[in-house]
This record gives sequence, C-alpha cells and structure tokens, in this order.
Amino acid sequence: MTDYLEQLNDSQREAVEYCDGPELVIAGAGSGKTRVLTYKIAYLLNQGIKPWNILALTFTNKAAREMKERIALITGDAVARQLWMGTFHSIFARILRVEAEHIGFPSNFTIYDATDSKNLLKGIIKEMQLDDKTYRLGMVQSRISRAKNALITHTLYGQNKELVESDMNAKVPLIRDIYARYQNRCLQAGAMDFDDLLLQTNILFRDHPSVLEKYSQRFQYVLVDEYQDTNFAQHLIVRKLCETSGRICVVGDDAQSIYSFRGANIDNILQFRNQYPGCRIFKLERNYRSTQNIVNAANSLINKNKEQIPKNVYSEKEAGSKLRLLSLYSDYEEAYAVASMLLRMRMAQSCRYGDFAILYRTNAQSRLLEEAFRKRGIPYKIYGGLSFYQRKEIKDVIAYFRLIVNPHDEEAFKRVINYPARGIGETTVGKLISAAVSAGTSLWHVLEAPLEYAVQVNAGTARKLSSFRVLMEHFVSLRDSMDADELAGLVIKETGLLQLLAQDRSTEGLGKYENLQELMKGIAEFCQLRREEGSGQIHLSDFLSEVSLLTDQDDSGDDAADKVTLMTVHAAKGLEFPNVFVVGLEEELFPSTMAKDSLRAIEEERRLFYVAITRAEENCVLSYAKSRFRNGQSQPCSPSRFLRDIDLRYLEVDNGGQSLPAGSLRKNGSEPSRPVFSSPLQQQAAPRVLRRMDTVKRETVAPSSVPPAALGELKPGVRVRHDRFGEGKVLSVSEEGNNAKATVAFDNFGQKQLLLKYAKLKVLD
DNA sequence: GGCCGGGGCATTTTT
DNA sequence: TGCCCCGGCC
Repeated sequence: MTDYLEQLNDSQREAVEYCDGPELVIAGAGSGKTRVLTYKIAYLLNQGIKPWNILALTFTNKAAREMKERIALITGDAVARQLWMGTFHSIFARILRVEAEHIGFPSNFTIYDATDSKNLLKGIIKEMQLDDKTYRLGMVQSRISRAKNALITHTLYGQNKELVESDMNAKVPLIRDIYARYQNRCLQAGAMDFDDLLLQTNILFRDHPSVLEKYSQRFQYVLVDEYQDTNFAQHLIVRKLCETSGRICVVGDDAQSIYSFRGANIDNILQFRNQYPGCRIFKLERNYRSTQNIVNAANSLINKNKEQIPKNVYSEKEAGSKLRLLSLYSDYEEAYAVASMLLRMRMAQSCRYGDFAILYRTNAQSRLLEEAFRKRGIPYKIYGGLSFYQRKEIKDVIAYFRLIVNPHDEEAFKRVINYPARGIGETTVGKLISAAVSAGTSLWHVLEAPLEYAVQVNAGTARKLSSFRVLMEHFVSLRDSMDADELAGLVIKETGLLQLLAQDRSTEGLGKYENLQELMKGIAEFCQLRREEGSGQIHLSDFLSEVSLLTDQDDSGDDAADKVTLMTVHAAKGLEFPNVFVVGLEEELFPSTMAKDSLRAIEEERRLFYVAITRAEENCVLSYAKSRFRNGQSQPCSPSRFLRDIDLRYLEVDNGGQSLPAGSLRKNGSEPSRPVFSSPLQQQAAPRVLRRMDTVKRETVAPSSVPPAALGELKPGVRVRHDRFGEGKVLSVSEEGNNAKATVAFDNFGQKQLLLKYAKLKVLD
C-alpha cells in the first residue's frame, strides 16, 4: 500500500503527504495531476480516514469516473465506492435531495437542463409579451445564470443597484421580473436548474447551520480538481465546508482557466492563498507529456500573461521537433494543407490516424476540414454534436420518466402531453398554463381538476386531457412498486412511443429506434448492476437521478476505430495526442473578436492557445490563412498576435504550400475524389447510456461461452469470468442461500462483491 | 402536424 | 455562406 508513493516524484510526493492544512497544488500541463489526486486519496485512506469522510469534487463525470477507477485499483472497489466523489452538481444534488425539506423543495425535485431552462424562459418572455428581439433568450439566460452564480436570488436581484443599472443600460429592465417568474415556475414544478444546485446548496448551508455542521463534520477532507474552473458559488460551498477543519486540497492550473464565460473565476485559484491563511503551495512543474520544444514554446507564450502564478514547467523528454507554422492563402487551402501534412506525417512516422488531433477555436471551422479529409480518405471523428441525452427521442422518453417521478415537472409535462399526438394542441396547453400561472400552481394540479381552475375546453378535449391524466396516474401508481427497467418498458409500450419509432423506416427513424433500444439497455444494465450489488428495489427515480446529470459527450466509445480527432480547443482540455494541429490562428478568430477589447479576455484566449499547444506530445503544427470565408464573404485575415508570443527558438516557419500536391490547392483540382468515408453521423459511436465506473469498459471484455457457474463450484481461489468485469479470482463466498455473495478480485477492476443470484459468474478451468 | 421558405444570426459550453 | 427558428400554409 505504501509502494505507490515510490511512483511519485519529489514534488508530487510532498503534495500527497502534506495533510496539515489548506493546500494548493499548482499542476502544470501534463504534470501528473490526476496521479497526485488519486494517490493523495489513497494516502488519506491509509492514514485511517474513512472513505465516506472524504469528499472529492470534479467538473466532469468523466474525471470522477476515471479517478474512481484508479483508486479502486489501489484500494479495491468496495472502498472506492464509499468515497464521496463526483461532480459538484451531482454531489450537491444528492445532498439537496436529502435535505430538500429545509429549503422548500420536494426531495424528488427535477433537474432542468439548459434546454429546459431555455424553453421555460421562452414561454415566460412570450407570456409577458416582451419583444424577443430585445429580450434575447441566450442573453436573458446568461444574465440569470450569472446572478445565480453570484448567489443573487430573484428577490435580491431587484435590490442590486449594479444589476438594475446594467439592465437599464442594456435596455432590458424587466430581467428582474423574468427572473422572478422563472424562479416561481421552477418552484411550482419542483425543479432546479444547474445553477440552482449550487445556489440552493449555499442557501441551505447559510440558513441551516446544523446542516452545514453535519456535512462539514462528515467531510473531514475535501479535495477539488480543476480548481481554476470553479465559480463563486462553488468556491463558497467549499469554503463553508472547510472553514473550521482547514482540511482542503485544491488542484488546478491557473494557466488552463478557459471557462470564464461559464462563470468560472480565475481569482479563486489566484487568491486561494489569501482566502486560506496558512495555506501551503505545491507546484508540479515537471511535464511528462510533451517534448522540450513543445513545453518551451508553450511557456514562452503563457509568460506573456500578466495574471498568473509563477511556475517553471519543464520537460526531461527529448528536445523533439520544433513547432511548425503553416501559412496559407485561404481557409480552403489550410484544410487541404493540414490533410496533406497529416498524411505525410503518418507515412513518415508510420503512426495511426488516432494519433492526430485537429483543434480549432470555433465549431464552424470543422466543415472545410471535414471536406478535405473526406476527399483524401482520412477517417475522422468530430466531437461536439448532441450528446446522447440531448437527442429528441431520448429526451422524450426521459420526460415521461421525469413526469412519473415528479408530476409537477412543467417542462416534462409540456413535452409529453401531445407526444405521441393525442390531439391536445398548443391552444389547450396554453389554457392550462395560464390557469396554472394565475392560480400559482402546477400544470399537473390543473390537469387533475380542470373545472376547479376554470379551464375552458370542449368536451372532446376534456376527454383527451382526462385520458392523459389516467395514463400518467397509472404509471405513478406503479412507480414505487416496480423496478425501473420494468416500468420503463411499460411506459414506452403503453404510451405508444415504441411503436411510433418502430414504424418510422427512414434512416433517421432507424437511428432513433436504436437510440431508444440503447436507452432501454442502459436502464436494464443499471438495474442489473444494482441487483448484483445487492440493492433491493431499484426505482425509476434512482435511475433518473443518476442520468439527469450525465450529460457529457460520449468520448469515442470505440477506441478501436483509428480516426483523426476534430474538436474545439475547449473540448480538448485534459486530453493528449502525439500529433496536434492548431488551425485558424488569425486575429479576430483566435483570439476571438469578442475578446479584443479586454485584457482579461485576451489573456483567457492566450490560455486557450496554451491549452491547445500543450495537448501535443511529439509534434505540434500551427496554421493560419490569409483569407477566410466568414459570415458569407471572404475576408482578409492577419496572423494571430499569439504567434508572435512564441519564442522563435521553438518555432519553425514552414513554407507549407510548396510541398503540397498542386491539385490540392484548387477547388476544381485534378485530385480524383475518393468515396466518401462515412457521414459524421454514422461515425459517432453508439453512446454508452450509463457510464459509471463499473460499466464503462464492458466492451473490452469478450463475452464468454463458458456456462454459468453452479453455486457449488464457486470456492475461494477459483478463477471466474464476469461479462462486464472480465476475469478475476474468487476470494470468498458467503453462503446465505438466496443472498449468497462472492467477493472477487478482478484483474482490471479490483475487488467486488457480487450477489450470485444476479451476477452470472462463469468458472474458468 | 408537418413542410417550406424567409429572415436573422453567426465564440467557446465541464453541469 | 449555412443554420436555425418562426410563421404561414396545406
């Protein structure tokens, strides 16, 4: 258990072993940040801290999952599972469900995603008869979100001079009223949006000291990953929890703070030492990822920023090649130059397509690259489409689940009341809404007693409403006595959703049908896994609370497919590739036009470029075009100011055009067009529905044809195979008839306890 | 309810 | 230039 410390370098080890007070770990790019966090948690456990007394917060589900997996390899799965580890949103949603009564929400509250919030706001703007050109949806949403991040509730909003004035100046003085209405509607619906999860947690801790006391005692040690990305609300929650204990460790890199537009506040990390007196700072400066040239080039760039914590990131890998800069005449040529160069590099290094990534500032830049790649027969995958849960067909089904778990959920209600079509049109729904709004109640209450709320509809419509109500009531009555997978199956059948999708024979329809099947499979797996772990009944609400915050993009899914990765720089954070192209390095694009009049914004763009360069392990190619098609016309472009920030010792200016095949530069070139590789839609891997730590790597384990084990065969020492966890050795078996469990040490997943009646273990010879 | 066309628009998006 | 949203029409 202690030998893992030997896998750390000196500064990493110091950071792991220091546990006497507030700790800030500045983790340069590629410096083994996750390793420090995981080993620190293992170290704390080794010091006798119980897993349930450790809180570890991350920003993405993926990060939490990966860290859990790595800890499980050291401590075993049983211990890792008891850690409080997850995203800010999921951890505090969990706590808010337990404590909901204190803040006037039901414990089965719905979580509105960004789309739900938008829809609700759209409705409110319409109801208030405001001009939607003035009250632009995105603007309204971001103002409300910013207020919530700053802990300004709708009641405080109107009293805040600064905000009121800013709204006046922007000619949108009614934001305060929209905010108030929005919040009331959320309350009626028993719903919280993403920002509420943090805001309400703060309110909970502020107004209920005993609750705060309970959690700050529970969490004897708090760790936060990617601290540079925290917003004010998150910073405050963490501070409240650690105020007395001082046992906090935050890890991050101020140089990689790129989410200020989402409310992230770089000052949280810059000012940490002042916020936590007696804090110790550790710097992880050795970069294990990139060659010296890449690290040095990135350093020379980021040193041009004023606001930063001084650090000296270095690499002890070989010097490597210099960064190369390609200068092209147009965006069109840039795309083809990148494609050609990629092919040449692939030949020269005999590496895989999967070893390349193309990074750009805006999603719009992907189109030409795709075109060029298709023409050259280069396989690629694009990140940035809709995630599985954002697809319409999935949201529709989930909306039914939401409504069953919380019938007051307005957005779910509006989504499903006429889907599949039941002849309940917009007019009728409008009547329900205005009745609900004027009575200050939920749509569901109105549906339950339309006459009481004076809803004027004809007999036919009344009948349709009533039958919808009966249908939903039927599901609700089964909610607490049926397992999630069973109930879900019933829902898609009885609502006609399954049939509706099944009869659509178009390519699109087939995809939707497959997605639905994938969702159902995910629910079944979720239930199966819980059963194996020995949970009793698995309610639909259990599934729902798990998925409502699982919105992350599916990361490729099939690692086997050898494809070039195309993504925005933002999306590339945390990833690494042997070869990286950063394209479109022009003024007005990178840095973005929006950033040009603020130093802070320019510095953030520079950090973004820093993030891009530091994704590269071996080769980094930069490119810019002298003209680019934007907003319908070709515009002249000048090279990005950031290119001048890179020390010329590490940068080689390539005359990129020369070595390109002549035909590649002209639109009607002689290049014979190759068969289209495959459409981006088809390239997207089948998404994993539930991506918990223990379901992720399922596909890496070949299903076995060995028959299921008879109970008698399972003895300590026997090697077994599990469909999901692969091979492992039985450590012990507890014989309790129906509830017999086996403890198995899996080769790749650590120790697990499995309920034998569900886990289909197969004995290997 | 679904399809078509005009008008407005156009960073980044962990939850 | 292309996408998305809305409104009008069948």
